[in-house]
Amino acid sequence: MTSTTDGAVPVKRRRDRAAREREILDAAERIFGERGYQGTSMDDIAAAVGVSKPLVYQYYGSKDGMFLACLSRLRAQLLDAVADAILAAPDPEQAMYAGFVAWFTFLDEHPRAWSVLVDEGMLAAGPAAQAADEVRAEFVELIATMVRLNLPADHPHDEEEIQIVAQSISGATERLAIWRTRNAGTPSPQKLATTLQKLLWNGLDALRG
Amino acid sequence: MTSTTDGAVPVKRRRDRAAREREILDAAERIFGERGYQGTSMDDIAAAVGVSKPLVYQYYGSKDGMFLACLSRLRAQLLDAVADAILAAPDPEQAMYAGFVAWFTFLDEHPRAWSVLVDEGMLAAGPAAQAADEVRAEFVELIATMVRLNLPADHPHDEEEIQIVAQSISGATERLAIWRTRNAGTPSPQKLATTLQKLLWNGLDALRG
DNA sequence: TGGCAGAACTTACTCCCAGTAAGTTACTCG
DNA sequence: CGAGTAACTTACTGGGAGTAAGTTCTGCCA
Repeated sequence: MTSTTDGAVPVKRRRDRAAREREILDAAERIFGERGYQGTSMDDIAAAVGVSKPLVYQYYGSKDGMFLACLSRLRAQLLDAVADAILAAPDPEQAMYAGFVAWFTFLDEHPRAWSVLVDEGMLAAGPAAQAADEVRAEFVELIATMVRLNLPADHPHDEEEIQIVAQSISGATERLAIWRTRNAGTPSPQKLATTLQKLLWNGLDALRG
Repeated sequence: MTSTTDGAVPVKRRRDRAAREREILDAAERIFGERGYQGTSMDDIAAAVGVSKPLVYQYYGSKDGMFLACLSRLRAQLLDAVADAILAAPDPEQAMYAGFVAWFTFLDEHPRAWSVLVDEGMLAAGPAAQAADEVRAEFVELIATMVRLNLPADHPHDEEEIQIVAQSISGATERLAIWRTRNAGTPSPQKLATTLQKLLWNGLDALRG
């Protein structure tokens, strides 16, 4: 079927692996975001790209693997947004506030992203659970770093305590993000950030004792 | 095959609805706890009770419904444990500490329960999501009540702020519970409670301003 | 130019599991 | 006893995850 004169292409062409992987990942992110984890089938994703299911399996291994790849990329973007906001702030107190605002704003502006993050709990079981934890761990580490910055340098840190605090803050912000989207008249990112700030700032003081 | 002299019974007998429902619920709770949501099939549950699958569907409607019923009962037990601890405490500060300790201790002592609670995120989609939120809402309300007790009675409460704080605390404790079980050498309930106490107590002060 | 190695891709399945239609058996009350 | 109803079953459908085995394209070297 190699047409001689017809410039009108053989529409579907083979592409190299990296390009296909990206194409599949983009489609998966969109569809997971629209229909959720349960509502999305691997056939849907394959069809959206115009490719067969086994190819998707070849590249991403399993449905969990596919989802995890989306999650991982979205988390990285979210982490960047928050880290940028923190780094741009003039002092730790404002950095904390800016970080919270960036978090909630990002989720506002990327509704598909939150949808995927909300479904993160879907990976509660299996080996994917551990992988999902590792993806989240970067965030917890960022928070832990922020916390350490607020402790006097000479004071011996209680690492365990710092981990507890970081996990708590991470859990609190995730729950707020979910709560927010499930209720109509929810507070603005600024209001949420202000409240968290008030709640936590003094509390962090107490840890220095 | 109705044997004449054999006292060895027709082992399986019909039971009235309430009894069967309880029996099924108990089995479901156990199996969900052992294998997780994904790893459990409705046939497994039916087989464990020695009953056919449609009966389970007749009583609980769907797999989500079945899971939700387990979740709901476990949450109620957890809520009781925490509420009891809070009520037994002599003052708000100790009540808060006692509540945290009770939370983590309960999850320690009921490994099946945590397993189900961890999988709560599984219900991220569908109508079950809202039902799951409602189950959790009782907890958030308990926390909100605790928070209000710490605000001066004459001061006009910012209800929105209270909700934010309550959601945060609920999210933090859930995340800590999950984190705890996924890591070997985790802190004791007392250590966790102490840290949360230090972190939040001063913060709640700040809300009074 | 031919032909070959390997990568990209497909067809055509299997198996498992949620959910259901339609019927059967046991209990209860007149 | 018989009629009505509640408890329960058999036997199925449909859909989606995952796979075995093959087919076609493409770049490369003689």
